[in-house]
Amino acid sequence: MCPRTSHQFEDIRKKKRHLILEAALIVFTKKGFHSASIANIASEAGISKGLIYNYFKSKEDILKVTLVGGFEHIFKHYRFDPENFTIEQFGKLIELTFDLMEDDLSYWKLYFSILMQTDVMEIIQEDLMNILIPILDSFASCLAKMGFKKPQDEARFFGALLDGLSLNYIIDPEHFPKEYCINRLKSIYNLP
Amino acid sequence: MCPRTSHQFEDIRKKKRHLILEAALIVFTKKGFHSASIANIASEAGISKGLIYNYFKSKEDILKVTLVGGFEHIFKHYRFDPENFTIEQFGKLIELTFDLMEDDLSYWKLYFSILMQTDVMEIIQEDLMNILIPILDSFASCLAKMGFKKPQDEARFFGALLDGLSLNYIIDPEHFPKEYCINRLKSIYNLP
Amino acid sequence: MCPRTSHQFEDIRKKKRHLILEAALIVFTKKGFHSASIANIASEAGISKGLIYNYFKSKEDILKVTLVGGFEHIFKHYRFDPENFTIEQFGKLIELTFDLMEDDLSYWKLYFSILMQTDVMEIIQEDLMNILIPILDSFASCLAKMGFKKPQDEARFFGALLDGLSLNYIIDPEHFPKEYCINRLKSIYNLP
Amino acid sequence: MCPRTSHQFEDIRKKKRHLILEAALIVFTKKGFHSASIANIASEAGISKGLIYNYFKSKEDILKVTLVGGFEHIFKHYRFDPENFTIEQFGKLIELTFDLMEDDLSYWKLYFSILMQTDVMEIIQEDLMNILIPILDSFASCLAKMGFKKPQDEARFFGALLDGLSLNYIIDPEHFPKEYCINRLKSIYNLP
DNA sequence: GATGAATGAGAGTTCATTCAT
DNA sequence: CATGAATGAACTCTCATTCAT
Repeated sequence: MCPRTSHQFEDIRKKKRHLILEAALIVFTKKGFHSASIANIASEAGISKGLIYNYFKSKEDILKVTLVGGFEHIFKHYRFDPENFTIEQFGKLIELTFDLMEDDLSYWKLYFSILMQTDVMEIIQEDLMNILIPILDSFASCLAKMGFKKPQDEARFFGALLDGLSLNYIIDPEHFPKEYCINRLKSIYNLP
Repeated sequence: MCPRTSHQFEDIRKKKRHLILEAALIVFTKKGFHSASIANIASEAGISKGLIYNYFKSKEDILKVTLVGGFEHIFKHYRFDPENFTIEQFGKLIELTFDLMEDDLSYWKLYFSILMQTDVMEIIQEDLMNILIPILDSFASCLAKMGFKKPQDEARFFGALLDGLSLNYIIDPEHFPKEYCINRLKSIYNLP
Repeated sequence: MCPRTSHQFEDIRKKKRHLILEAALIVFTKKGFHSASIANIASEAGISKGLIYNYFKSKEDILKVTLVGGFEHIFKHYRFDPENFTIEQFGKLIELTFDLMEDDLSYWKLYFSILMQTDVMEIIQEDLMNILIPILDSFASCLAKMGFKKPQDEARFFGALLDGLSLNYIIDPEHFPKEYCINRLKSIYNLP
Repeated sequence: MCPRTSHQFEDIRKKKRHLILEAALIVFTKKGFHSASIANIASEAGISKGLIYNYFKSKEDILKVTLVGGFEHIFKHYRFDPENFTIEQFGKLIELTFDLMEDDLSYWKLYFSILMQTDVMEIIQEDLMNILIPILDSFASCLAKMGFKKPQDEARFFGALLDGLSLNYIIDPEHFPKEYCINRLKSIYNLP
């Protein structure tokens, strides 16, 4: 008889939006961006195709929100203060990377699958770079303190190593020599 | 005009099949799997759409054959003889990796773009593993000679590093500090 | 908050209905019938989509009511009294036609765009004819006074001229030689 | 057993293309551009939706071809030689207009329905103008010979009159005083 | 073996309409 | 009376696949 209050509507929207994003993550991860259809996502979320467009303006939009939101969630752990940088923090960071992957394996699968689809990369490149650049910068300034002559290059190098290890871990977590790799990486940077 | 007195049909078939695969590789690497159409491949090969189905049973079938063939082409350079192993060869291998990527950038993009799609991977995983395992093995025995205590683990570690560097290079070849990374990687393994 | 003690519901209904029609006219003339959405109309009226269906049974229904109302609005200027007919009035009428078009260009575009769609026309034809026939009649009796032997035919002829000029003016108002055509038309009928 | 000859294919394409255009004309005329769907056209032509895109690249394309082709067909009768222009030709032209309409009533209905849909006009305006401008020009130069001070404006005026008469004739051919209007128009231009 | 016209399923997207609240 | 989330059918368009020739 009465209209819903605007608070009720907000609540519905927030929950439904989250539901769709979760479904999208699952489907994108399983099928990749192009093979995943809006129908797949809708069916995974248990709603109609049409409703998705009440919450997102396009398939690309869903991808962006999924990825950028996830990136932010993941990478906020990585930003650390260059002022008070210690060797210990560096070691922690390497361990943290693998911990994160253990917690959110499917997220990471998606991110890597996206990274490797060049056309998809084009869609999110800008948003992604806005997140990554400050991290690489804070990274670089730490590496400068550690004595590296070209901290920017070293930051990219280190990032690439982490990517490679992560990727291999994700593809086959059971057989990957995680402990060995963590220690090996630490030894390269003379970490305890 | 039409029904020709038939001899050497087999030969014609083999050549046509090869022609199609070459065309498919070009188109797949240029456009990616999903955006490449059978019409594109047919036109690149200079034949009709219909004829393709005389040689392959589906678009996926073409992809599988293309991918596995490509893997073989690329990875045959990586298997080297542990008997006659030298430090120089190891250094060469690192350079070779980046050279290969430079030569066949779009190749690699294709492979990476396919690699992480769960469903596609399932299709080619077995074929892929048959190629990769001997490489990792030949690798491990080299590393054993270099004095590594756990050569199998070190082989996976090194492979992961190469993956990470490759991936980052492919994503953004222009800005990637390629020379720096090659030298840095060499220095880690004490290579000249 | 919700169920209000009810009085003068009728009054509210009438005002709301009018509000919706005004919004619909604005949106229809701006976007055309097919490109205008119920959401657009609702938003223009500052109400919810759902509420519109409390007052009209469909989008077509809104269009019909809008169109017929608009015709009445526009054509009421055209009926003039044969008793007190003067040559001046005739001249005024020609000028009035172009003035109306200038004032309500988007109105006219809408009407013309709808007019020739067979199925839509069938819906409003009767209503339209009820408005047009008396106009043609009042017209004819004026023309009879001016000495035309077949005033009914001349009325249709004159109406057709006005239609043609209007149509061409609406299609391309900037380049249409409006003043020339007004004077030319007047000269045909020997008007000052 | 043998592939069709390219002549056979050409023949099929020409016929099918024509079939689709005829169907499109019918459907566009009945429903208007926006309300007409590709499915409608396909079903009218007795073919699948998909096939239409084998012959036309979009719905807009179909519209353009339908209209421009029709315009060319119709208007080629109108171009006459300004060098050898005679009063008789002018009179013929008026009669010709009505004859053409009698022959191809449904064509004309479409053209007028299109002319009145402003958004559709935007699609074809350029193509249409390319056809109309030379006609109006050849017209204007005739009118100049007849002594009109502003032949360009007079050409547009005369064109508008023809439009208006045509439009009224098309809407209701049975009751329209065709003969009266032809003679009336001739008398305006002092034609025999 | 070879052709390309033809199909049909499905893609992303829009939107009039319904309905629980 | 009023809301907007939700549906579902329809939209334009694409394309892997089939098939008569």
